[in-house]
Amino acid sequence: MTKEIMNELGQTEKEFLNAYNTEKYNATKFSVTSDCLIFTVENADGKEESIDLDDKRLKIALIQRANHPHIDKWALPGGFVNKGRETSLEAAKRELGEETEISGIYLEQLYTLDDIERDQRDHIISVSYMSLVDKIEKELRAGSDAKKAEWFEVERKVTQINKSIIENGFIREKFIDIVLIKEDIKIISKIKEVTAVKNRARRTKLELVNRGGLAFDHAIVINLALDRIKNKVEYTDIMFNLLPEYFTIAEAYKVYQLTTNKNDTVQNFRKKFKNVRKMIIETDKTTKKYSPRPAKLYKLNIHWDDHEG
Amino acid sequence: MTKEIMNELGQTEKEFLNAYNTEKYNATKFSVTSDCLIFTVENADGKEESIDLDDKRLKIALIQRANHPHIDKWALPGGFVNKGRETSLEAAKRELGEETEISGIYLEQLYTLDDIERDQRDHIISVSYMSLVDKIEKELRAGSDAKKAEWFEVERKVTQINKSIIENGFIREKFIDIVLIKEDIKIISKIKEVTAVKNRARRTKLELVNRGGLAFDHAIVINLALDRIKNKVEYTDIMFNLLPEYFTIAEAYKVYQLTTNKNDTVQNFRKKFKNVRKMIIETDKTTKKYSPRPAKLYKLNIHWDDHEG
DNA sequence: TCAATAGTGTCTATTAGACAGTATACC
DNA sequence: GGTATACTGTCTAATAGACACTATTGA
Repeated sequence: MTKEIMNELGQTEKEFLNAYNTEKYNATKFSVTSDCLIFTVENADGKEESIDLDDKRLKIALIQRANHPHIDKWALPGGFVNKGRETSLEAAKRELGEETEISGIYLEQLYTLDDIERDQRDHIISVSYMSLVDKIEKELRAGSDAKKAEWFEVERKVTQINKSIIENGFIREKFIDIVLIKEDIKIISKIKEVTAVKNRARRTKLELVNRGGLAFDHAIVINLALDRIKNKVEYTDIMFNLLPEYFTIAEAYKVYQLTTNKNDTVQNFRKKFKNVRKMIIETDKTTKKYSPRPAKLYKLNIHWDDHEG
Repeated sequence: MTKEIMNELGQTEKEFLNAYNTEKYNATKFSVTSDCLIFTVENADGKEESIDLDDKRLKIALIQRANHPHIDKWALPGGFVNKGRETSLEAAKRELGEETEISGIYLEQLYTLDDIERDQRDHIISVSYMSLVDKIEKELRAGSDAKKAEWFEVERKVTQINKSIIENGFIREKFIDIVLIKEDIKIISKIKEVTAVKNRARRTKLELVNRGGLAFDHAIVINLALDRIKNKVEYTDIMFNLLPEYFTIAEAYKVYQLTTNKNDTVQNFRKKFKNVRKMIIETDKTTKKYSPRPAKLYKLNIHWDDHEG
């Protein structure tokens, strides 16, 4: 074991740890928050009634901040991580439990934001998690630090692309609007994606241009989440976290469209996900919700990627 | 603006920020480190001479720790992030500059590790960055906290897969060895990937089983990096960061093999990357290094994904 | 019968993968 | 000539994408 090895001060590991004073480095220590990007798909009006799939929207949960900074602005639900007592993932789960009624939903780490000026109080780090839930388990509650909690339609619009050629490369600026809508509230947060390519080096940076009604740098991480969802929908089964256990092909295709913004046909979608990838399987249930002819209800085939080992 | 909105204590934003005492929360604050996973491809013996592509290896830079904890063990180069003065990305660049001779290399955020027990000193968070460099710019230097810095061959071996069926799902355990070799030093770090699938919920967790000669939980993040490289090599141009500016098809194919572990043919590789994706373009240079017949040297076509906007 | 959506089949173009065959150098 | 690696072309199977066609119900 390493126990008997001495460091340059002649300390054993035990002596070193006893002498290690966690308070000593306080001026250099960070507060860490865990922020949740909770996505769902539901009707634009949030009600169950509509039988028109065109009413479906991709939505994200936001809370209205009850305190400074960015008081009254909308923000991702989240909170400080309790040092020594939980991980940021556990904090995210705790926050999810506080904001919503959930259990066993999809959750993955997304990105860590740590710009020096991102929070006016201090240099505070945010570890963000992305979560996908279906409508059964999505009652939102405002936590103690929030005035309200609401589902916002989320959409991304590229408003401008500038490309300038430089020696052995180019610089491309992509201006993106993150648009968030809940009834009469419309938030537009503007960000810029700068890709600089020179020789073999390619570097991409996301900058906040105008945060609009959205707190902190949350638009940046929403943009990252939309990218990641788009990618993962193509080669994993995450989209089925946005659907109920039993769903029609048309419903699944709508979620596919909302997350990828692709415009294929429902027939080809059926072939790809059912026949080729065998990602969904028929059940003996049907629904007449959308048409006179009953539509089969399908469910996720959890063994679809068994060949992966 | 929000300046005039009062919080529940009747404070304006300015009053709130003046009263915000960063010291007050010290017991709850984290030290944050930035750790670098620097990958390259070079000959097994680290020398330039060999003309046999089978001598090429994927390697990662490790330093030997000079202090507790994990003194004498090998670890990812990294260090504490200076609060208020730099981001973790800037800290990573600083560390890269300290450990190696680099400039303008590929660098992306990988993952944030924050298990409570991951560091014996305190609950310390690690934000890790993945970097790919080619051999021109890879002289390693040991930093102040390191006894040595070396390139280790890195390889991943799946040693066992257990799958047990549960109601409406299954649990799969995958035991993975992260093998690191530098001449007579051979480090084997054992981790376990547990995938639990029940109904629609799929959850994957990585656990350290036996860290071997590798410090902290660095095996976890090396495993994540190998996965991400493998994925990104398929649909981005990151692999060309592991190659010199001018390269032969055979060299590029070798890097493709080392990063993906796929066994296609060099002919099909040529067709895919040159003819179909147009990711590489011919130059007028040639080399006779590997064969009597001169091989054309190619370079990355930086405009290959122009249709993406 | 029609209307409306569900579902199947077919055609084409592209790509992946296997592999035969040709080319260009040095000996 | 032989040898070694570079490069081209061809065949097949799988997939993506467009879209015509059939099926099943209620009105």
